[in-house]
Amino acid sequence: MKKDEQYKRLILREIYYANTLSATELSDRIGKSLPLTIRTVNHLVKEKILEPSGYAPSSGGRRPITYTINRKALYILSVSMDQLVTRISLMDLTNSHVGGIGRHELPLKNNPAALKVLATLLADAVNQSGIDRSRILGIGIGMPGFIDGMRGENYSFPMQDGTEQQTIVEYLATATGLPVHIDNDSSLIALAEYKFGIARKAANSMVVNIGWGVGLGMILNGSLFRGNNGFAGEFSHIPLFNNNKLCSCGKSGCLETETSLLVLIDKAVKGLQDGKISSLQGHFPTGEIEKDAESIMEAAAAGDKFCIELIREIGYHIGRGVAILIHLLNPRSIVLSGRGSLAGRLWLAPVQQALNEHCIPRLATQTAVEVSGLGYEAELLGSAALVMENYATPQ
Amino acid sequence: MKKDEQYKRLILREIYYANTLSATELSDRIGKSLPLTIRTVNHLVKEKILEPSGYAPSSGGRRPITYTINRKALYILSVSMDQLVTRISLMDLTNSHVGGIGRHELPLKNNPAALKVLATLLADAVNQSGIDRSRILGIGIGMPGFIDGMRGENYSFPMQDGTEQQTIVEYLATATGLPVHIDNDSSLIALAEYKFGIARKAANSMVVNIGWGVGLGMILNGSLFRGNNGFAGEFSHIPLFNNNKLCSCGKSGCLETETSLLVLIDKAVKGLQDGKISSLQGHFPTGEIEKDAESIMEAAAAGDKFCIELIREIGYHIGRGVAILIHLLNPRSIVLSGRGSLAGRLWLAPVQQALNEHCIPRLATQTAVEVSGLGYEAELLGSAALVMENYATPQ
DNA sequence: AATACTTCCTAAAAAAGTTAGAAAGTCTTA
DNA sequence: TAAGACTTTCTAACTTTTTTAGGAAGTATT
Repeated sequence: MKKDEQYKRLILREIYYANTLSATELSDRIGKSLPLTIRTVNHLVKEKILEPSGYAPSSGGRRPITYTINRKALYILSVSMDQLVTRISLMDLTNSHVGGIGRHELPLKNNPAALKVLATLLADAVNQSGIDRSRILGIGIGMPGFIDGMRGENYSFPMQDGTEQQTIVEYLATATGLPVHIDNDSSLIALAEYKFGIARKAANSMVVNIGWGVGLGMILNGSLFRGNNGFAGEFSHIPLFNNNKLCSCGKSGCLETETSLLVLIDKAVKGLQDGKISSLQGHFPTGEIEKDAESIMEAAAAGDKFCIELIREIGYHIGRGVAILIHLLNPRSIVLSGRGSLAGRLWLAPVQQALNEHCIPRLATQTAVEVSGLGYEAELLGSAALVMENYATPQ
Repeated sequence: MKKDEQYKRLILREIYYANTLSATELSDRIGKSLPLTIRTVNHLVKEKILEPSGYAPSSGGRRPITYTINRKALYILSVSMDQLVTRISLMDLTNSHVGGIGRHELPLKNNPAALKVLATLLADAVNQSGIDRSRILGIGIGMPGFIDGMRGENYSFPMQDGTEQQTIVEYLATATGLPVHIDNDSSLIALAEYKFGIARKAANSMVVNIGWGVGLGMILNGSLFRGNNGFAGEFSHIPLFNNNKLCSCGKSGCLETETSLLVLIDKAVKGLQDGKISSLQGHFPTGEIEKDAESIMEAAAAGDKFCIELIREIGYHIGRGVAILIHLLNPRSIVLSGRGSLAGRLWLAPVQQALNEHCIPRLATQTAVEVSGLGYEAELLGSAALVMENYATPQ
């Protein structure tokens, strides 16, 4: 790639993350000299990709001109998948959904047709948007499972029948005519929290994705850590309990057997059967896990004692796992994110309690535990950021 | 610092790690252009710091000139401390001990005079070497405890009475007139294994330091990971056991309560008291823990069943901890290093056994478990590398 | 032994970075 | 309120570094 194109991309990425920046700030962040930066910014303004947005307040000298991204110029197709539902949204570079979020039922388990379906969904989304392909930077997809982002494969859910020559990424790229990038859902949530959420600027942060399982995305030394094969963050299967509960991975006692929204629903069902009193009674369970999980978390937030107690139990178990993270990685912050963050700060007390009991005090005091404000939006933001990261990274 | 000085240091560092390199290789590694690299190398040759060492075998073209470091030009003072013993060695830049390794008893626990003693030991070592201070790049010190290398403090063993204004590093620097750098012993062992040992080129590697405790140094994305406050790697205090054994940290069930050379000695003593048969009988325990630990490991290596069984037990427990590391960080390799590596490959089977039982197979197969060949030498090498890292890092 | 093909090294041209100073502002003090 | 001191942004001249093209010194193949 030509160098000036490379610099343009770096500048675009920085403004994408920061919303509005001056030339001096840009020069600092991309590590290039001011004259070169200004020249490139001027090119981008001439191409209508950037636009001046007035003057920043002076810090004691001449006021700098600031720049923002022209939101009609470029777009990213952002995709978030779980085992049942796939969400698709075309986003501009100010993180707005251009035409709403599409929601599609697409089971991944033992579904060799999944990839074909996904490809049509993506192509449709692009076509229906009416936006020219040349103005879409790429497609970013977050999905559960063991993902090798470099190769572009999902080892847990192949989504094909196994006879094909093409990887998931290759298939989708040829089907859509756009660059495609995939990564693990929890990793992308961590990326979103680091770039746009509560972990902004926390160069060492652990993002716990409380959902149908318990995922972990790690920000280490200011970048997403993926491990040697892209498999880092298998938080949910560390052996922590002597509960003899068989886990989906074949072992027993995994963290996941005691902590996930599925466990939350299970516990609620059993508790009600045992005669516990709760505002859930009458309309629970519905059988739709999305609704059921939300009901419990909303009831807890509204003060339902039974539901609060359930969250306490699970939160405490998560905290035991988090204690291990803190010992090993000494992070600046722990962020609770994903679907489960709907229950908000109800998680904090039980998690903190576990840390008090299981962490060396000197370590525990160095780490803040926080709840995401991005919530269910996080993964779509992370998918978009994934595209931008790849767009701006020299090949 | 002037730029050409900076480039010289980068080049010196690369040759220090690789022993001998050609101009092209150097250019690649320091990320500078070939003309600039060659010019700087020529300067270094003129200053007698580098010297040409013949031609490298051609890979299909003109044979490149290779360069090595003149071993009489520059030196590093390398220090390795544990709670009882401090070792000091002046090393040249080919990792040879210039005048042997000095061994000094220096207890760190509740010893506010320790720093003063250390300062004289260091000054003596420099003076007795007869080498001019200007030719010593600096002093690197590995020590146990919570170390903040940036600030230059040891929070576990202050080594002063607490009324001083100067940090450990500041005190030693003024006392010796040389740049001083400190870091955690396990971190430095990891650095040594990564730069000179079996983990060479393994950009994601976990180095377990089996000694009087169980330390962990982590190489992540090709560099030593220290966490947000320099406290990362507190492997020994993750809660893994329901054994009700009180740990020095105040909690119970820590990994350290079941795995360390101290535990090994304890178990041997108890086993012999219970009438177990072993070649240790008669000359064990001596009360000197260094000797006792060595006796057990040597007996095991010589085939003593009782000692092998002890190592199996402890190795299995270490393996349970390592399983957690693998789940979280998906490393390329696990290296068993430190004092305990004297028992060599006897560790491998029990550790691997624990991994088979506690790891998801897909993850376990991605990680190799290996024993260090550096052994007790590792920490001194790491201390030297610490100096070189700081020497070549732009301020 | 001659030709094709690599790779290392060097010299000239192009690109990027540095530096000094002008422009445009803020803040303090008389 | 006005003048002067001080900051910071931005620009133009100069310096450093990188890139490119080509010559030198090898290896492998025919």
